[in-house]
Amino acid sequence: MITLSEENYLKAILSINLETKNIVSTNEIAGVLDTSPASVSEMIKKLEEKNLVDYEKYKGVSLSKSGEKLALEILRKHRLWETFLVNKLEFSWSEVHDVAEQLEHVKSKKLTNKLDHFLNYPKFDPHGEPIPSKNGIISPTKRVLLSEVPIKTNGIIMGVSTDESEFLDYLTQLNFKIGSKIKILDIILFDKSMKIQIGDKIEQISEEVTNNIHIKIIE
Amino acid sequence: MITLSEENYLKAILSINLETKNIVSTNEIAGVLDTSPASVSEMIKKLEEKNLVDYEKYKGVSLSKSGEKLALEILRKHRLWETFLVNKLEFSWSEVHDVAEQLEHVKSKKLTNKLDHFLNYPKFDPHGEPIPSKNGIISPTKRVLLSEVPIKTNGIIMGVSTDESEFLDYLTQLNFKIGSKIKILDIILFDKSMKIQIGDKIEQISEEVTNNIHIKIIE
DNA sequence: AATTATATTTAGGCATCCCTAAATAAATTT
DNA sequence: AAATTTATTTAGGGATGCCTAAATATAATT
Repeated sequence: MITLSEENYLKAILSINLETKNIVSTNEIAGVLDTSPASVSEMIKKLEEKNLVDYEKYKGVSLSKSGEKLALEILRKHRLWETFLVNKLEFSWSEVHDVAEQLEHVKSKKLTNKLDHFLNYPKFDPHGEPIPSKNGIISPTKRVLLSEVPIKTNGIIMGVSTDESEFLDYLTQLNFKIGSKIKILDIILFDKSMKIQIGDKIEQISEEVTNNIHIKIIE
Repeated sequence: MITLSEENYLKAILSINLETKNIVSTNEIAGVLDTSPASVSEMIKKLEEKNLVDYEKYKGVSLSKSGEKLALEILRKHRLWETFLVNKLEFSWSEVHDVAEQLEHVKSKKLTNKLDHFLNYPKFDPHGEPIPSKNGIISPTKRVLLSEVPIKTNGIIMGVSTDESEFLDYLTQLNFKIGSKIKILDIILFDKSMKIQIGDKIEQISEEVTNNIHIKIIE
């Protein structure tokens, strides 16, 4: 049986993996989990005994096959719960993390898969992060800032980089949602504001806004 | 902060309270939690220090005001989650308990209340047990076995006392659900089988069945 | 009332997961 | 390359929550 603490270590290693490289240092893990490097050393040894990580003293840690599988399951649950909280319970984006952090540790494959079905098999969570599939496949989306793409780009809104409520309210007003398809019709050279097609509407938005919206380029 | 173990102890005491009397013995708690009486003694002392229980050595334990409040919150969460699993995720009655046992420990008042709203403020869980309100009020429903009520009784199906899948399947076939309104039209003296009106239909069911269905008498 | 049986508590130990301080290895400067 | 700084591990200890065995209190029997 895997403990709650062990799950958090695996998750931490995976998240460092996804951000940067494959081999992770004790210090980095301690940083993510807000614990001491000594505690990390200790725990890593336990995880190695359980064959969840590969480890060489003083060299660093990486997830084993089965460790990665477990970590992806936890990440999957986290992101499915976040989606549930936002889409079904009407939580706002900024409120969901702490609750999802608890829900992700509930152990029941059936629950995870039924939740996935109930949510209609979402590919992305409310922050635009990809949700690992049942088989642990995670689509490595290349997200870019809306402000960085050229004219005529087609894209899907994937997330935002601020939780300021004025900003989120403005997006709601514009009907900009995760998954919304948009097209850049024009970019004004003077102030880098953009003319965006969303649904049937055309909106003009400033660089301050485009700077905080992440999109996935399609086609 | 209250730990997971402490929550389970409070819940166990409450559940014994609801079944029987107010003062609970160490042995009973050990029985419910499947742990040793020695461990219970130890834990009770911790709970007393936190003013969650009243306790006199060798005499027994009872919940304090704040202990009862907490226990009711946990019970509320447990039953709301069970309702969610059955009504929204299409779990069957017999599958929900273990999962709800985990979900009940997720700490977020907002989550509990939003879930309550999402489920449309249910009064009873899928087993027909009352769900404590936000303020900790739990309606003490007097449930009786269907087999024990007289002819012409009107009632609402509140739950069952077995999880055998053949039985549950049969109920599904009869369209007997939690909350279904039924009327006892006739009782056959010979074998105590009953003629029951449910919706527009009339069904004949044996004593083996009526013995496992709990109803709330109405009117 | 004295004995026996049962319930409860105390004592001593174990596993988990955290900590700080000290020791050691690796990386960086000089 | 030697010295210094930084990263990592080991050592020793604390809190939680469990255990078994022994001691003690309460309840039941005779």
